[in-house]
Amino acid sequence: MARTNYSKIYAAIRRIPFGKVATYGQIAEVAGLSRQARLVGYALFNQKVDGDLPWHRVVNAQGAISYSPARQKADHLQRVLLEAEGIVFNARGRIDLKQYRWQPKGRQRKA
DNA sequence: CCGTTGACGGCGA
DNA sequence: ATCGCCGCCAACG
Repeated sequence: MARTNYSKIYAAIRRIPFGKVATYGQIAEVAGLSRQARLVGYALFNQKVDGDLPWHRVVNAQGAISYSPARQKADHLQRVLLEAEGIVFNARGRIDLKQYRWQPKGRQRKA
């Protein structure tokens, strides 16, 4: 067990349903890392074995894609993948979290 | 072992 | 609403 909590992070990301997105803070919260959204990003940076890992469904709290020098060109790829799931981007490159944000169990906001 | 950086978030001005 | 600073933990040099 003394493994990193990254396993939980990956597990949380895998829980994101199709056509929905989650913020780093959300993933961190679900993974039990409440305020450590940075760890989530770092975990994804370590992420080499994707496949079942929908990393593209992870965006920042602003509803926008987090750019990084480590990804440079892959940033656009994320947008493409999200659009392929039916998610629409604004002119600002942001999405409507109210509509696409994934709500973990117990997190459902009242209708 | 110490200092700095980093796929972020929240609060203040 | 935008810009900037601090904080949290882990990894890197």
